[in-house]
Amino acid sequence: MKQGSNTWQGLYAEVSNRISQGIWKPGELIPKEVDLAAEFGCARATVNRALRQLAEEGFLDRRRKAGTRVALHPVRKATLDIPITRHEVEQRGKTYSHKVLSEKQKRAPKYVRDIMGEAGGKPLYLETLHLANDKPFLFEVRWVNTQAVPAVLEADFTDISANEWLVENALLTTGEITFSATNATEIEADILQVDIGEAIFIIDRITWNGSNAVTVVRLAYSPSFQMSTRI
Amino acid sequence: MKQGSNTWQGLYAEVSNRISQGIWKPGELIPKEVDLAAEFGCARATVNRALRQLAEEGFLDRRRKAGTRVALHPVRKATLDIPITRHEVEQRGKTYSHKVLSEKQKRAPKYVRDIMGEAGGKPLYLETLHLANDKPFLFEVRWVNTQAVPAVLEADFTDISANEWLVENALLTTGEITFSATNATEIEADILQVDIGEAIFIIDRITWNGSNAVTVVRLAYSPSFQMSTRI
DNA sequence: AAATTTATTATGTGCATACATAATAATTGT
DNA sequence: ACAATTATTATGTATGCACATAATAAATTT
Repeated sequence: MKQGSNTWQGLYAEVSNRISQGIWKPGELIPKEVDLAAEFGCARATVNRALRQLAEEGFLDRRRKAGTRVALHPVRKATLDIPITRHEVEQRGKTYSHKVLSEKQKRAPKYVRDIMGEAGGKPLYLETLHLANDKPFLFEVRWVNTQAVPAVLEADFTDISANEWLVENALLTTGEITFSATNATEIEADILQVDIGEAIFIIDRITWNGSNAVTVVRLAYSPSFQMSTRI
Repeated sequence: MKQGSNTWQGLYAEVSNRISQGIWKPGELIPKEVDLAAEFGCARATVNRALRQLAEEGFLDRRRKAGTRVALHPVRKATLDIPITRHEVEQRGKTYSHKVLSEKQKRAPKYVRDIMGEAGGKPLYLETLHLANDKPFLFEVRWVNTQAVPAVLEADFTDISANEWLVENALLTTGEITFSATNATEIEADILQVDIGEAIFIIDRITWNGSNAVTVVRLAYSPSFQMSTRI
């Protein structure tokens, strides 16, 4: 990759520098694509590629006719990878295992019905404990829409966790993730083997396939868990 | 946007559908760009644009010569917006204000020196309480490298918080963010007006400009805080 | 058989050109 | 003056072509 010359990466780097060195200041209008193309001796398409990338990452604001300017309030975008739990554990160099604590088809509580709709019928309720080196790592409480994924009723989650099974079989598309902190309830404390009241990192997740809510899940991480990313 | 026909968005949608409907299954090789271009009656560049986007979002795995296949373990990528705190509060429809609780230049503790290096000299230490509708929202503890950002010593943070000032004046570039949960210490409980031990959502953030650590900050959110995103 | 070299191939990128689109500026009509 | 219409303009996207690059497969040598 010869990013020194007139590649889009080269231009990307150059523009980044001009921003980070304050040559182009927040809010300032930068030259238009045609001019930059002339300055760098490349095609406008190449300039476009570089500037589009920077805009996507929140460093530039671009608007037709109005031109391109350095973002005034660069909304930092943190991209978090949400891997399947087994990978998450293995990536930390630990041995993964899991135990199904509960698995039954039953009527969902209201907050789940509100999401899945009554049509969801009797969803599958699953409690899974994920372990890292045989120590509790994550307690997962999950509801699966049996209407949307009938095959889930035949599945066996002793070898492959529901988490992993769904990723591979349910053709997930969109979703909503919420991060929060909560104090461990008595049940959670018991399962995760921590004291009642300890601060627990929570991820709530709803996954949709088209307009069907496929699964609603709540992940309670063992204390000391942290989620990291570079921006 | 006529995405019905041969635009890259149209192709993007079509490929998305084929994946989400299971026509193309996880791990499966999809037709090569030239063939898709022929099928959809568009240029290869257009196909490339669509597939690149899908790959960026984790739905496809692409490798030269090997071709393009549906991601086996679609690493879901959640993109979190990290706005400045004032916007975060205002977006929730509340009135923002802040109070500087402490501001002095002093020797940093080891964990901060390890990040900034001894060269950082005496950094500026700042404690700020951010309020939403006059109620504690976020307690911010910040170290600013005065070597990297000398102007910070002249700044007045009564009107504009350090958070906001730095975004606009320090030309931030890269950073590292860590999310975790912790029990409120006595000090935090006192400042956030919550009970000791309540679960608190924590964001630790280190920001670099080139190879200089500009600022190290710890954000302790008021309980009930949650961070949400769509994927 | 194993290791090295060479061909092949699908994606990655660049270029010149053309037209589309959205936002602004200028013009016109009332 | 004000509203509605009509240019103008910078970015957005599509096309056809060419060549670069990385990964694989095939051929060759040791």
